Amino acid sequence: MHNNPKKIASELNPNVSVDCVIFGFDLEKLTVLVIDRGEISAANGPRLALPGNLIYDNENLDQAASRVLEELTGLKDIYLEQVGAFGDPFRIHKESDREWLKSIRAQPDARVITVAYFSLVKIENYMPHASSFAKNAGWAPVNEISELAFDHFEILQAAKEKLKQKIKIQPIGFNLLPEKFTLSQLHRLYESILDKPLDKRNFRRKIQKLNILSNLKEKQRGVPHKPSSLYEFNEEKYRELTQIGFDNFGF
Amino acid sequence: MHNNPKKIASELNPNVSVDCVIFGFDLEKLTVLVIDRGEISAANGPRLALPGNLIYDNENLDQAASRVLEELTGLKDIYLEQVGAFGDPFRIHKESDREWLKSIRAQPDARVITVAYFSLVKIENYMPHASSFAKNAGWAPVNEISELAFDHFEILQAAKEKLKQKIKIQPIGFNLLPEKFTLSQLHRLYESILDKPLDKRNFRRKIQKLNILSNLKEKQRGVPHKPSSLYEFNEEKYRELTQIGFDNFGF
DNA sequence: TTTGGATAGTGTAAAAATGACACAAAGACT
DNA sequence: AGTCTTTGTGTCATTTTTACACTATCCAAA
Repeated sequence: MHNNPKKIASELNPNVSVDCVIFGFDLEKLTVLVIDRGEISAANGPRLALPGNLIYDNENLDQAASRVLEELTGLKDIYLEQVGAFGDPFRIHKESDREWLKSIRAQPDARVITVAYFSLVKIENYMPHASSFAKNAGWAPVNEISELAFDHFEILQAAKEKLKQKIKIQPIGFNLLPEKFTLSQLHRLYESILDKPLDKRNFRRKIQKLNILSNLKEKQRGVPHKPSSLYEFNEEKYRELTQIGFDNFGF
Repeated sequence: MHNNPKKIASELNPNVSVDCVIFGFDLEKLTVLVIDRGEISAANGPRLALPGNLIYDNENLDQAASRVLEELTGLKDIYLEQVGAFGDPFRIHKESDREWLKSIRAQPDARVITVAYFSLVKIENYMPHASSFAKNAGWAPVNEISELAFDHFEILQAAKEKLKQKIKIQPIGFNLLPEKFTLSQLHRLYESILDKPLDKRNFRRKIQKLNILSNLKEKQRGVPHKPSSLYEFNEEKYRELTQIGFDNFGF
């Protein structure tokens, strides 16, 4: 099967998998897409796991991650960044895990190296119930997850940390918000990611100084309070900034 | 060989390798340990490569990196950090590369995922000429390297970037200096890593404020100019800092 | 022993960034 | 008309950053 030195292009590599930490933001808190593996392992390990799969020998790692993401959500051209590689020897050994792994076609006893990615999606663009593929996938608040199958909890922690660091350096948070958003929503997003309160006025001042937001001449509608102005991320201005070598958003 | 699902503990995994970017500092500039692959590929690709090897199925990734480092330099307990995973499909295909890979026992046509690490060593602790193992390894100034075999140049760039980010957050530079060092040496080290000049007085002020250096009551000897005080990294004070949650050295 | 060469070591003032803090304005709903 | 909820705004004190130049110390060579 996979032993032949001349591998067929479309063959799965039994030793390397990709797992995706897909972050969303429900305008209140940070969420992550998790998959319910069902009853199989109820007694034997957490049901919830991160989406992932073995890689094909004809794709690179980034492509594999994009594929996993697209297969699950149908979304393309999504912000995606590698977190790192994980893998203890023979970390898969429970009967339940074996069953699960068989279902994704890995050798049950193989040693698997996992390359983890995190991605940022606009939660509105993927509502699991609507998806035909994975009825068993769903958004879970990041802070309410206390365990995951395999080493996925560890991976989640690493992804959170990476996101935390990254957002201090690049304004990637916009990938988690609707096209039009309010400053308060952005504020809550940063607080969720950094996991600490940020002073409202200081936050707004700092963001505005970056000058990468366009204030749409439009207001929220239908909210039972003073409506907020809507903003848009201005990619053009952002590119100007990064070309100067700007790399610190300092939160 | 490697096809058997029940792998023998000590078997090499033909699909996953570890490469190490081993940084040193010659008190003038940042250096990297590179290996000269010899004449084999002189016409066909860069001779120089990063040290690396396939991993064994009974070790985890960090252990594999430590092993590679120790096999090459004899050094243990070295600062080591993962950079990430690399690997395009079938990236190895030149005859020369095949020869080289055979010499490290990989299947010539196999797809190899590389997990890259960077490590920081005190250059004094490894002088290649003295080593019995790799006569063909040597320190090369990072900035003078313009190509490397395989995707190693890309890996080197990523490692440099990671180091740059990391040193802004943790004072890991001490791993590259002798036990006793001068502030000027530390200054040059930071300039080398960040690849930009830093004002002398501002640098010294900033470092001193961190309060993680012990000023030894001892001076340089034998220098043809005013001798500098020697300092030592104070781990105890450093631990106090990190426990408070300090994570920004802000250069 | 004097002198020149080289690097060590030090302070200040202006500008910018940060952190702490409170109240009026706008719309929805009753 | 009144209440509820969230928006949106400014100032001041403190800290941090940046830019900048001269004297002190040791070695070596004259």
